Amino acid sequence: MDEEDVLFAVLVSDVARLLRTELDRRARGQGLTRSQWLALSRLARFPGISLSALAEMLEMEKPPAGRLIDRLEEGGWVRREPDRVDRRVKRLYPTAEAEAIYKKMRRIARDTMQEAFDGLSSEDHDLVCNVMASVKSRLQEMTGQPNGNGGNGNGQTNHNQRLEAISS
Amino acid sequence: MDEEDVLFAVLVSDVARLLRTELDRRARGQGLTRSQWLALSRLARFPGISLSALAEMLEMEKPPAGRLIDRLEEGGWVRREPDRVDRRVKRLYPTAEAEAIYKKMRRIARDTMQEAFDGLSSEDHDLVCNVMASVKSRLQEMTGQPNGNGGNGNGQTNHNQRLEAISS
DNA sequence: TTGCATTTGTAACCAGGGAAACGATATATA
DNA sequence: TATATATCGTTTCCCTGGTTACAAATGCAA
Repeated sequence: MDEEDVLFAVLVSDVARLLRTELDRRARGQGLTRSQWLALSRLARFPGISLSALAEMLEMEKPPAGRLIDRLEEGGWVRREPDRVDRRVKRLYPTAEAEAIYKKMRRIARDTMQEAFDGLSSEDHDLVCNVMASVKSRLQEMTGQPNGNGGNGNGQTNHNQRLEAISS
Repeated sequence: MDEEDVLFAVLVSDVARLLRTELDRRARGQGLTRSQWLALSRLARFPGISLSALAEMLEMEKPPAGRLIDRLEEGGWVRREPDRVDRRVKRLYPTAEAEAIYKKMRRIARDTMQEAFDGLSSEDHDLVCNVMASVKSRLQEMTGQPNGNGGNGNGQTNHNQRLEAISS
């Protein structure tokens, strides 16, 4: 029954979409969306990061990352500062309000995930995460994207890198 | 380490995004995107379906579904026909070219998924699918969306319904 | 030093999703 | 019958992502 392979793709898309919708719904009162606090969490951990580096860390292209920063700047969460030595780069810094808000957002995300995982054993949880991570790295090879060992030179996988950024 | 809950959300989003990117990349020559052939597969299975019913089947809101149909109509894959008795509804029919193309798209999707799953045991595959399905239905409860038993009255779960539609 | 390649950030297009609002139509109810 | 409610499809506006193209700036090499 080879249609089951397609089923997985549908399930992943559905869960991702529902997750995004639910997180955005719960976070609406805070004035930040899910993508925005993800970006803010990196900025809090790496203040002064460049747009290109942030885009690579968020695993997205530079144009979407730039628009993300546009909206964060309009909201007063981020400011761009020109680099002194390299006049191409603009360094990104979170504002004072950013710190409190993104911590609140992370709490919202954690609560949401725990509700979504209600009744799931931690063994199953870990196994699913491992499978997802291996599927992800295989997809990254297929897509031709750097899958973790390209950007920093050490042996860390990319999702570990991102987890560290989230843990801040 | 409760950040692992957030990690799962990040992994799901990443896999969904990579999947979408890779499928769209492989299907680019066909002139159809992944979302479009998903819609076409439903149309082929349920010709004459209304936009509202299609949106519910695709688990999306009516405006995005309408835009999807707009693009399919522009491409000549779908035509809208006014209903005779209810002048509000417009029934959707796939054109002749639609049938061949969406079958080709499904083959592309199947191959892509098999590559992404390379080396994964079928037990792990099934377990992951079951976990994803349960997380999905829990998220649907949280979001307040109908999770399968709302639209048609029988006891079928929604993702089974969709799998059947895919298998066409 | 001059010239070319690379990097940085941005702009302009596209597709995929959601929320709110609205007119037209249909249906149920008083 | 007349009014209220519900449904269908659409429009408008938003955020998120990708691709392509580009100017500005840097760095390297001839």
